[in-house]
Amino acid sequence: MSTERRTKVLEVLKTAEVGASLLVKGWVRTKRQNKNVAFIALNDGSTINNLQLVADPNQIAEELLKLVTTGACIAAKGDIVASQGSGQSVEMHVKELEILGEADPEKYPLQPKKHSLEFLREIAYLRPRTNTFGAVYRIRHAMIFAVHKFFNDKEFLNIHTPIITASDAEGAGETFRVTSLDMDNLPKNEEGAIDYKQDFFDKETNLTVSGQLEGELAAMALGQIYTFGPTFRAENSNTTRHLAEFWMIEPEMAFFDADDNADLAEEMLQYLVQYALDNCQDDLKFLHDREVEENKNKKESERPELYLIDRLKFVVDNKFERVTYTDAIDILRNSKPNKKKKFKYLIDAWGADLQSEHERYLVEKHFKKPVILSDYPKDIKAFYMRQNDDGKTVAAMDILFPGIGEIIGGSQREERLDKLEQRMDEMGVPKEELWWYLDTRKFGSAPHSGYGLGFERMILFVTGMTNIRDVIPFPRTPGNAEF
RNA sequence: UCCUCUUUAGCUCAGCUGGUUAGAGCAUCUGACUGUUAAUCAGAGGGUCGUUGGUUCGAGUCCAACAAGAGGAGCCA
Repeated sequence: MSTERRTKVLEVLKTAEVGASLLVKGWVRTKRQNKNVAFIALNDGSTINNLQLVADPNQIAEELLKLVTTGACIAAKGDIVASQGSGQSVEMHVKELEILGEADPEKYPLQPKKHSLEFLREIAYLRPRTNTFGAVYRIRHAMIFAVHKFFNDKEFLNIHTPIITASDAEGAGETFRVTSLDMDNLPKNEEGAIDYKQDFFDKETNLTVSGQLEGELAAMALGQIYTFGPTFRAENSNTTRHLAEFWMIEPEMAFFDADDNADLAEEMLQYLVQYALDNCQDDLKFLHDREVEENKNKKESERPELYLIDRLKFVVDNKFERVTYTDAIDILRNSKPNKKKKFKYLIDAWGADLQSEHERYLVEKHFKKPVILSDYPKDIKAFYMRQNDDGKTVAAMDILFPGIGEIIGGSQREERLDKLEQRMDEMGVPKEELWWYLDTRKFGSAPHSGYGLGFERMILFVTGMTNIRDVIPFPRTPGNAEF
């Protein structure tokens, strides 16, 4: 039986005709049994919905049914019939049953009951078998696909930028070292320092913290490109929105100015959310209902104003608020929490970096919608951002989402060689190491822009999950690289 | 890295000001039940109270260190 063609549960529930004889395979969620009938809820990951198998204990051997326990993998052959029960429209009357993999109910960690997300994190190798994580991973896949579709439809080229890089000058945080040297017996040079000339690449290398600089090179030839790859930051960050290994989408467009850049970013975010609404209805409904349930016992003031699906609809239906850093400072300075000294960091002067409490105020209290903040002071932003004519600000852009904070960071890039070199000197960025980057400003330089979208932060928003470790299958955080 | 909180059964938790046999719900197992929906009902098993050290006649309970986890901050996507 196990070699015959199986029908996926999704297909059975969507299209199977009553009367069809089919083979299904999957994992047992629950079994309810009495003398006359056994009900098995079967899930195979193709959908969040289970197929109900109905087995007659007089027809199926008792020792077989005994092994049908939560977590076991089984194959079942039978007829599709209209269900007598009310929880489902069709079910399968089992004629043949095969146990593919047993699961000792005394030891199997996943029980047919609610588990905390913290506990499931400890058994991340089994959590895809839960409704919540199944839904999250199916949505995650849909978003990966939608990212490629969005850019492909716009004739962007996907570029694979290197994962191992030699430049440490991107200024995007601490890096993980890549080496093939024997760590217990490091070669030394005449000065007594480690001799990287003997390392695999003849120099110090590390895992990429961003594909942007290489992406710019590609955009300076191909026009419109995007990267979608893993990114590594060795920061000791312990928060609900940081990972040491995460995925980032970085489009880079020749001839785009800062406004074009913001337009594209907004269009992309709305496209992705709309794609989820159109294609992940069952999973979103489950996560939506889960959120409603979770908030049932909370005080009204602590409940979200909108639940998941309504939040998603709100984002596609409303233009993002666009505001400059300078205007944002004015809003914050005159805000209630600032006047009443409720902010931990009070806003008094132009030039201060915005803390997350300020970003949250702007997004969640003042505008109550996604906000595109632009034109930050040059001193708090990266060297490659284009200097504005005022001499104080750069054409930077951050997109802030409710509940998440910064989801996108981007800018128009400095395409003028003299201005770029001047900023590198001022900020202590080694020009020698980035000679190739500077060369693009010598040979056919062009105005261009780009941004980076933190993929997992996007998934946080689309799924309504609140901890970034729950939207990537195997999270990498300080002190944690299990599985 | 800093601040706060948490750690008691497989899971989620209760255990008041230290006092002798450590509790509940769910899960598991056994039994009952002619179609269930995280089924229901009855019963049973299950714990060196995170680790180490200290205070005390006596520590799950108080103190210290360490560890793990969570939330917030910083760094950012």
